[in-house]
Amino acid sequence: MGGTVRPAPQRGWNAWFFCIYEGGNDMFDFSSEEGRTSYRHTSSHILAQAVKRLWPDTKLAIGPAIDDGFYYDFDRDETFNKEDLEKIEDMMSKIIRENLPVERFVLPRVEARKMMEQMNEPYKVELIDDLPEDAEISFYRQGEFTDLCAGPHLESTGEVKAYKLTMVAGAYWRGSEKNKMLRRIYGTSFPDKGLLKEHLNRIEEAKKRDHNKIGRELKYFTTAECIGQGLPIMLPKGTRVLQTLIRFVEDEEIKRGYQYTRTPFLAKSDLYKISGHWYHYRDGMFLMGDTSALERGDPDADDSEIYALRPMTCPFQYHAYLNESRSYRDLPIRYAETSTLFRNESSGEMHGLIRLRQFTISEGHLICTPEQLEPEFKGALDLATYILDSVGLLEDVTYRFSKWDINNKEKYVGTAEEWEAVQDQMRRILNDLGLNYKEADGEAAFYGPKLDIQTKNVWGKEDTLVTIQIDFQQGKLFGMEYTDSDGQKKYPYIIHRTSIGCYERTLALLLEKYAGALPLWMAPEQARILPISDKHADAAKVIAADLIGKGLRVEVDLREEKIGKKIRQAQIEKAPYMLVIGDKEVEDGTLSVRSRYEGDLGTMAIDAVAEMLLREISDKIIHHQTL
RNA sequence: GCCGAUGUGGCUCAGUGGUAGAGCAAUUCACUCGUAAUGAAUAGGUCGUGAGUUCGACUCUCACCAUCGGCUCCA
Repeated sequence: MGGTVRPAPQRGWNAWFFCIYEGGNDMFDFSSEEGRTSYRHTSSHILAQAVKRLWPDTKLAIGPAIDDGFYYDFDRDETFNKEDLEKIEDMMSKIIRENLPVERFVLPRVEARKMMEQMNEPYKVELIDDLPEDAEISFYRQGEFTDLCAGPHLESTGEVKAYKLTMVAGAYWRGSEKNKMLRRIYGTSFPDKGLLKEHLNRIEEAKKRDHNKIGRELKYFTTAECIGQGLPIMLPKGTRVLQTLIRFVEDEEIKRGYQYTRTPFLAKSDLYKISGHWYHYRDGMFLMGDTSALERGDPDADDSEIYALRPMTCPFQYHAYLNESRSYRDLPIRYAETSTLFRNESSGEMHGLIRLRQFTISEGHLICTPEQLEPEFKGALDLATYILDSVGLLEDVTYRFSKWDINNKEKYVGTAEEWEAVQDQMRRILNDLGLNYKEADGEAAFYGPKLDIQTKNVWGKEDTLVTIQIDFQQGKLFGMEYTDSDGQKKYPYIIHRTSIGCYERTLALLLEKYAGALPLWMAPEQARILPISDKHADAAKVIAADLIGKGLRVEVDLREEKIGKKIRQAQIEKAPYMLVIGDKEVEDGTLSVRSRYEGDLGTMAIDAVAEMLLREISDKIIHHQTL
């Protein structure tokens, strides 16, 4: 650290520390990516050191820094329970108090391997064996603990000021379910206790917005054990929102030149054999009929009478195209469908309304010539952007360019040349759009690369909201020719796309974003009329009928309760507007208006109330709502 | 599917090897009420399901189902 002057210590995000990495030391603060990574990386080494001190037989796997903290994977027969975590935390505190200096050193491959063998760390040996020829093999040592690690790290264990182990989970070695399941301990760390506490509080607050909790409490949906996992019952409130969203999306798509289809929910295996689903996606499908031969793996079995519920709409809509001979003059054809899909997800994967076995997607396929590919792709993205902006989710999304995995060719249809060519083409389009995206290998669909619009739920877990995919395979597989201007038969490109994604998932994310208080235009109940006493019930019913006639979603609270109680309940149930009616209002033909955001707005004429609400709805005004 | 946690009336939660309570909600009665909870009474649970251990299980064991978190997978 030759001659670097150490500034005065700072606290919080500006806390600085030196980090040791390849090539020397440098100073970073916690607000920098490098600073945070070093901080959490050293935290994970302290965790591993503590575990090794407590249970020396435990084998080490990997322990990186992640977005909000760090984890370390261990191979150990017993699970880590609550008491174990407490013991580990105590030992970590001790290691921090020991203020052990961290030291980096490099070994030639043979010696590195020998050292890890001597330390009886088979996972580390495997990691070394898989490092590229020319890689520098570095280790970090703190006290008696040495770990194979690329770094960077803090200068000393004493730099870690505040940390917390948050949970234990199973995780496959190297992320493959074919490998042994290891035991992963997650934690997080910060330069002071205040920041840690703030972070933990933020997580607690976020969980209060969990759609799975709020959506059930507010009666959007429910589930029943005897129906099954991933099969929610949408209650009237949830259904009203879905209906609102579906109408909005369908109307917008029709404006943009889409034609709607209604295709079957199931088909014979023959169809899926052509599309490739039978070979690339069968595990994800619900099959019907005699599947016993299939299960035995009998290659000569007759599976022509096996039906399957559709996991995707594509091959069905292709048959709409195939209904007549097509010319280049017909293209582009834009098919859309509000499509129910069925996927046999593994039992551990279902989550609220976010991962389901039956769901509804704003499906669509754009069938076009090579020249039309770019404008159609851009049009699809523009539509999705418009829709997501309208519901308020656009500000939360990131873009992912999902490519195939060249090392896993058997998962995909088509040749390497075709994949590389179409991916290059897609990259050009994305760059041309100036989209800020990150590339992801191995995330493509089996038939082509995708642009995924990603968002995060309250647990911080990323999910795909919308996807736009280029397919250069299925046109050919299905014989979807068109006659070009030169009289030649050609195969079209197909863009698979959604505009709002899966309606149930979008609803889930909306509930979380707005903590259950949806913007007026989407709210299942837009106003609740609250009579002061039952003397005003009849007038309330007449007004409700009037407002409902004007297109508003209105309910009346006719219970014999005090107005304070009715208001409290309407607030809790997230009614956007409360319309109080008593003697005064009946006499004047007015309503006393209360907004759940702004409180009492005073008395207004009934028509003025309707007009105000209708304007807020047509403008799709979004209130940013806290809990 | 794998690892771990959880499962008590509609909801939130107490509880103990000797066949269960509270608050909210519901129902009834009284009050006819002016911007976040009126009072009283009543009713409601084979303690997720099924086996097993036990004289006896909601409580112990096992299996299954569902919910939650993570892994894998994915819209």
